[in-house]
Amino acid sequence: MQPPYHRLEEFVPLTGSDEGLVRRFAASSRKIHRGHAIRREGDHVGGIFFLMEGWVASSMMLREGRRQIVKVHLPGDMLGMPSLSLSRAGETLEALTDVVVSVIPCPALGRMFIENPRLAVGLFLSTQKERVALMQSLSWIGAASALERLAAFLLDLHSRLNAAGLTRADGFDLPLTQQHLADLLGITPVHVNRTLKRLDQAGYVQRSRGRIVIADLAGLRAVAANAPPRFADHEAWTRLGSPSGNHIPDPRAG
Amino acid sequence: MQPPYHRLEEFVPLTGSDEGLVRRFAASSRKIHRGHAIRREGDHVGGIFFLMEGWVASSMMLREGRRQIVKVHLPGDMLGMPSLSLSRAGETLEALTDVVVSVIPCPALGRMFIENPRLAVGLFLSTQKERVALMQSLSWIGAASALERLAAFLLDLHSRLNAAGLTRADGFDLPLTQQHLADLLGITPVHVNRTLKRLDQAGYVQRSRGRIVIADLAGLRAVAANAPPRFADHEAWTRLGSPSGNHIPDPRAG
DNA sequence: CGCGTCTTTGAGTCGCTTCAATGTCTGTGG
DNA sequence: CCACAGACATTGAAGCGACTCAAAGACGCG
Repeated sequence: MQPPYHRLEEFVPLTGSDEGLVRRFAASSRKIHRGHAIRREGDHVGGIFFLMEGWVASSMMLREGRRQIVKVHLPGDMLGMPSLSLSRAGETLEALTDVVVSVIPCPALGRMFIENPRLAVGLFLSTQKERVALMQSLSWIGAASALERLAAFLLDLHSRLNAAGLTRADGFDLPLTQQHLADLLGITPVHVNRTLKRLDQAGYVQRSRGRIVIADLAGLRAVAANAPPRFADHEAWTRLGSPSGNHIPDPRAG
Repeated sequence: MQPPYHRLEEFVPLTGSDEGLVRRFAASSRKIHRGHAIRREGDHVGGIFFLMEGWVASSMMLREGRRQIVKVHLPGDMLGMPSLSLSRAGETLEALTDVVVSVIPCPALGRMFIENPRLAVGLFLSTQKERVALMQSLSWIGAASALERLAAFLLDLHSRLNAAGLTRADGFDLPLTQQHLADLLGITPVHVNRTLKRLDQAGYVQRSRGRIVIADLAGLRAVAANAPPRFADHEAWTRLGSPSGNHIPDPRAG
């Protein structure tokens, strides 16, 4: 199966040699079973992870029991990057399904900044996009009701799954328990259940054993009532002066 | 006055020529008066800003009226970076006091990735640190009470002001209205007031016309009950293989 | 079939919101 | 020097959304 590179080239065009570089990391891939941790808060930071298959939740613990899921990662995402700025990992990466990740060690990252500025810029912009996503989450959780948050999450998930080519018939399998959703949305599991029920009974979604079907996309958007940000794609890269990197010509120029 | 470079060299040692580069941007500085916007949601993204003096709030609008303040910036911070990944600015940058910012245009950023990988790595790690801060905020707002959030914010502010050398006698001027605090913490202005009153009457802080004094640091920490993350400083840089950039020797090696 | 995990539902409570009014400060002009 | 306006802070009372506690139902797995 073709590894999910759509996130890598969303801001920067990939050359053949770029792909070769990335493919080398894919060789060092690790499998982790559902429910297990890829890395825990406080663990040593040896690198970052590229998610090849499966879903991952990255979360932070608060006092006793309370935890906040910060992001649900899909195939193609880079995991554990924020912890690069910490002396010990600040987030727990939990496999929500069986997953395959490839490891990118720290020194390889450092080398990339010198040898391949193009990819470095891509990674940099990708991180900024993640920051925007975090700011969005913060806004929802800070200023929206439980119904709005849940609707917004389902919509976000749906669009990201589409981008990765992982939806079938406007529906998708949701491998999160209601406890997970609660930790993600900042509400209790009980209230997740009631809120899901409301969305279901109002005809916006249909649920059947872990599978979600968006029955009324426009209606759901009206509930969430937030315009998703428009990303810049390669436009951002050209805005930065298209730093081509190690003298490889821009493949888009020809 | 010495420009606040402490955030620039927190992860990467600055060489003399680095400082020269940065100082050139300082020349193109702009003054903005309190209450005015540096950049609005939807504006053209021409670059990023380096905050020389004053406080800035970056916020996102939700539906009519509701807004979420995502971060309060202090001197030394870089502003508006997330919007690099968007075709139009996704955040509003509002001056909370009279401020001075210098502009770093997009092409200059792109050039830096080629000509000065060292600074690029520093900026990259700095962005990861901001991401961790965002994840922290998300956790507080999602899983903590109003009292805990407020305590955590005041503590965070206090420690960042200390790092910038901007506190006097364990106190600081807080140029935020209670409306600002409300938009930041995700509660109503009315409840901000009641919560501040509780912190005051319990002896944790003292308030007097916009000035905050931390009266009981340990007590306030116990209320917030969150361990701040330990950042990696130059450790992260060495972990990445210390990419020195354009053949300038590592000043820390000698 | 039986066990554990997850989901669903009900009833009572609490934190925060909403609405509304009063109090306080600051700057401005007469 | 005082009167006034506007913005901000403070306080009260009532209501609602989400929480807590608790129990029963459904599913998946050995």
